[in-house]
This record gives sequence, structure tokens and C-alpha cells, in this order.
Amino acid sequence: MSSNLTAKLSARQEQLLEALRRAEQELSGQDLHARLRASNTPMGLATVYRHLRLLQQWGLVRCRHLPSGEALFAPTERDEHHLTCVDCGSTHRLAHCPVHQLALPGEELNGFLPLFHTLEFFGLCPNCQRRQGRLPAEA
Amino acid sequence: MSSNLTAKLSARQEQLLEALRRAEQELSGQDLHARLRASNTPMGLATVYRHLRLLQQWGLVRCRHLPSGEALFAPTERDEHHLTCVDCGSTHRLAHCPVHQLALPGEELNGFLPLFHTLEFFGLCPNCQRRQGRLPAEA
DNA sequence: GTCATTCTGAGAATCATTCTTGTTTAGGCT
DNA sequence: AGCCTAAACAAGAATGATTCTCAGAATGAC
Ligand SMILES: [Mn+2]
Ligand SMILES: [Mn+2]
Ligand SMILES: [Zn+2]
Ligand SMILES: [Zn+2]
Repeated sequence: MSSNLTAKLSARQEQLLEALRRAEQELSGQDLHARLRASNTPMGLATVYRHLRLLQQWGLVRCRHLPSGEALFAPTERDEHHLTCVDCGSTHRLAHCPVHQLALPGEELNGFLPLFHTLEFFGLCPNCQRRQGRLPAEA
Repeated sequence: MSSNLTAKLSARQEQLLEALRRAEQELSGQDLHARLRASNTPMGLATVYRHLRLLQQWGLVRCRHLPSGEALFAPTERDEHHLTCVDCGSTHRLAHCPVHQLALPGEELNGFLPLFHTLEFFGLCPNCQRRQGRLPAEA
């Protein structure tokens, strides 16, 4: 029950985390499953999701959701953020994390131990600004 | 944030945005649908999601996804962020936005027009820290 | 009025994720 | 080695939020 306190990850968990690290970018659960199947460490889809959830709970994996609804997973140590166009969905990776060593006030934390964060900016890419020319707004 | 544009929202879109603003906290698409049905401005589920997507594209509505997969919607002008426990899922609202007037460098933006952002912190709440004691480390 | 265009919503379809369940594996003990 | 139990595994079924379909309802120019 509390084996999650052990110092070492299981073999499957290592394989999964390694595949994520080897990937050049974030992967969906399905992508990850397909890659593992194609590699020499195949595993079932349920196993992928089960360990993905556990690794998230250990703070070793993070996920972000695209506007389309896809969930993309990445190792926590990869501290990347994006600009995403709300219209066409295109995304650009930021070169640096804008809150890299932002310290939250102690009274905000209130005993909470931060492990990682997600930060995403949304707006309009140059193309869509040009194409739209205008935006509807409230009365 | 901003915008003061000239185009007008449709009646349905106004009703939807009003319901979101009236809500004391973020609502899922299903929640919103249920509330509208119970109110004097009922509308179909497809219409709720259709306009929710459009309002996101106008930059008037934002959404965040919980680890559970639910998408929660809120008006963009509500600039709130949370601490979420990766273990038990409990969330705590931050009193202030830590990046409220953070300016992204122009060369990062590269013509992109920011409309809003999402920022969420993940970690361990005091209860779960106490219950776990420590975290597994990599091999 | 007529016709064209846009909007709506009930229900069906989608599909990523989770659950179920029978099977296999990993140890611990003798 | 043999036996036993608990945990891990994976195939397929189930779930459920979101999206799609499409026939009817509104709108709005003429
Ligand atoms: Mn960061
Ligand atoms: Mn903010
Ligand atoms: Zn765009
Ligand atoms: Zn907790």
C-alpha cells in the first residue's frame, strides 16, 4: 500500500520515464504507448496510464492540456512553457521560464510543498491577428 | 485584460458569460449546462460547448483542466490560480496572481498578442506530506 | 410574403482514459 | 525445488466529457 515510499521506481516506471525523457517533446498517453510498443519495452495501455498517474503523484511527471483536450506529458524537470493561439491552436515554446525561481509568500503556501508548476499563455498569433482584423467583444 | 471592441455577443453568448460570472467558482461544461437549464435561459448542451469554445477563442473565457480530467471554465477577467495536491487532489486558491503584471520580453512574444494565462502550482499538501513522509527518488 | 443563411439542440458518435478480470510474475517460506 | 499469496500486468469492455450530425426554427434581406 505504501510502497510508493520506496526509494526506487519499478522497472516499468523507469522504462516509462526514460521514454518520456528520450522524447524530444511532450507526448500524449497514446503516443507514449505506441512508442513503447514499438520499442523493446512494450506495455499495455492501462499500464501506461496507471504509471503515468503514479509518476504524476510522485511529482516526477507533469501534464498540460491543449485547447483541443489532448493531455501531453513531460518529465517535471523539463521546465517549459508555451504561447498558444486561441484561434488556430499553434504553439510556440518560450525560451525561458518566466517564474523560474518565483517564491510564493509563506502565508500563501501555508505548509504546502510545491513540486512543479504549469504556466501557459494564450492569445492570438500574428497570422490570426492579421486574418481576423477584429474581435467581437461585449456590448 | 482588456478589450473594448465594437462587435457584440449574441444573446446566447451573453447568457452563458453572465452565468459564468454569476457563479462563485469555476464551472464545468456540464455544470454550466445544468445551471442554465434550471434558470430562465435554458440551452442545449451542444450550444453550451459551442459558445464556450467561441468565447475562449475571443479571449473572454479561460479553462483549466483538473488532474481528474474535468475542464473548468471561468471568465478571463477572473485572474485566479491554485495550489493543487498531486496526491489527494485538494486545491487552495491563491490570494493574488503571482505574475499579474509580468511582461514577457518582446523577442519572446514575436508578434503574439497575449490575452490571458493559466498558472497552477502542484505539490503536496501538509496532510499528504505528513502521511507520506518522503518521496521516491530515481535510481 | 419568399428565399437564403445562420442558429439550435436531441441524440448519436468519438475517443482518451479508466475499470474489470483472468493471467502471469515475484517473493517468502519450507 | 515446490507451494502460497500478493502484486503487477494487459486485453477488452465500460465510462463519460466533448464533439458531431442534421432536420427544424429563427433571422433577415429583398
Ligand atoms: Mn516554469
Ligand atoms: Mn494570473
Ligand atoms: Zn493563430
Ligand atoms: Zn494532499
